[in-house]
Amino acid sequence: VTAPAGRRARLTADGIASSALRLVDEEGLEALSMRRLADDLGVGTMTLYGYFRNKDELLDAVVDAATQDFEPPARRGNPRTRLVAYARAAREWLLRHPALVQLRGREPILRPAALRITELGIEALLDAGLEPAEAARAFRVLFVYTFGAVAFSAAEPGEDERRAVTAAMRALPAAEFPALGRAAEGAGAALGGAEQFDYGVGRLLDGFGIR
Amino acid sequence: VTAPAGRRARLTADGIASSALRLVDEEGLEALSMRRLADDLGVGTMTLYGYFRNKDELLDAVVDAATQDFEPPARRGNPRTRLVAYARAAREWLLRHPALVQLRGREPILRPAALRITELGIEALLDAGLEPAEAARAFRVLFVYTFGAVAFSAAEPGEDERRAVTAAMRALPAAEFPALGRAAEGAGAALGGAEQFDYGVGRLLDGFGIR
DNA sequence: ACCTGAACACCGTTCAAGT
DNA sequence: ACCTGAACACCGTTCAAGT
Repeated sequence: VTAPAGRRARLTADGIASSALRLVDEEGLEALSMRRLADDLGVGTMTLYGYFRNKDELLDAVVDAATQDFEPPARRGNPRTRLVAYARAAREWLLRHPALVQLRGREPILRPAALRITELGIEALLDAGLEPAEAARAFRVLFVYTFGAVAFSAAEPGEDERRAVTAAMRALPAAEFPALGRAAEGAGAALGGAEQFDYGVGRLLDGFGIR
Repeated sequence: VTAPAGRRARLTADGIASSALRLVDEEGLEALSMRRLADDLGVGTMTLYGYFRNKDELLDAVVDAATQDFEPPARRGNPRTRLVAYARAAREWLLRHPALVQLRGREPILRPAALRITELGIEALLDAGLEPAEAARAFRVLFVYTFGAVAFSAAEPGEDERRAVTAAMRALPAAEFPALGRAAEGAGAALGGAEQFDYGVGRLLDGFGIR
């Protein structure tokens, strides 16, 4: 990854990709257009097409650039501790690059940097004593849960937001929504955040029989 | 929901929304533009703005229309059986309307039709003996897992695709990827589909202590 | 009241042309 | 070799105007 230091530095595919990643991290995936990115780089729009066949190919390179940024947890402690650390590291990585969860969905997981992340997870599951076939299944469940948590939950909901959800559920007609009424108190806490994520990881590891 | 029967039927917000839902189900979310939808309805683009303030408001109505289509499972059997049926029903509902998982993410769950679906899930978790606070947490985990599975897994991967993944992982250098090599066989099966989804639901229910 | 064309500020990408 | 403006076929939305 070369730094695009000077304003008129020679362009490279990697440099363009990391500029695109920065744009996407700061302003969201929808802010990234070929025209906007070229403008930011001080270059004509069509120049980018000398480095990437089209926008999809640029997005692949953005995914690759973001994947470099995964921080593998220490390979210390018992397997359960390692798996919890691994899941947290994956969540934090995705929170740093939320566009990743929007760009995955079609993409498979077969790019080299991603495979190294997968290797770490499966390794920990095998060390925990799972049979290889079950380790594969368990890994995929953890993967889906982690991506889902980032895509469909608030990263760290504020107190106000939690209280608003609890209040809204308490205000529901009790005849029609008895269960929601009883769970209103807990719904605020369950909204999102690291604690709720850890709860899910814990229940999954329990379910896998990993103590 | 009124049927937009004749080609020149009087427009209604509901009718427009269900036309938009049909378009999105058949051709994907990216096929839905105000211009294309208006064309399909045989009407000027700007006519739509008489029914919806903007595209976001139309998308809200599309979500509402799709939400009507959830098929609640029978309230029969023991709580575990009911929860499995509930999770499967939710997955199948999302598979019928994949745009829902793309449109969720920002939206909260506080619309009336969605609340009725949530009520059913929390009810089953309370019936299974969970404390209200844990039922709220468990529900959110199931929600995240189900949405994640539809968003980040193939609905029903073909034999070819499964075999290709197994082959790709077996071909990896064993020195660098020992765990992936051992799990290659299982990775094909874990790719996606109903069975893999059920495996995850089962482990979660085990983790919740629901037998 | 209900509908709409023109216009504006955007897209991704092809093509032919510049240095 | 490397870069690019013009053009084409699209967007969402504002505005002023039609019936």
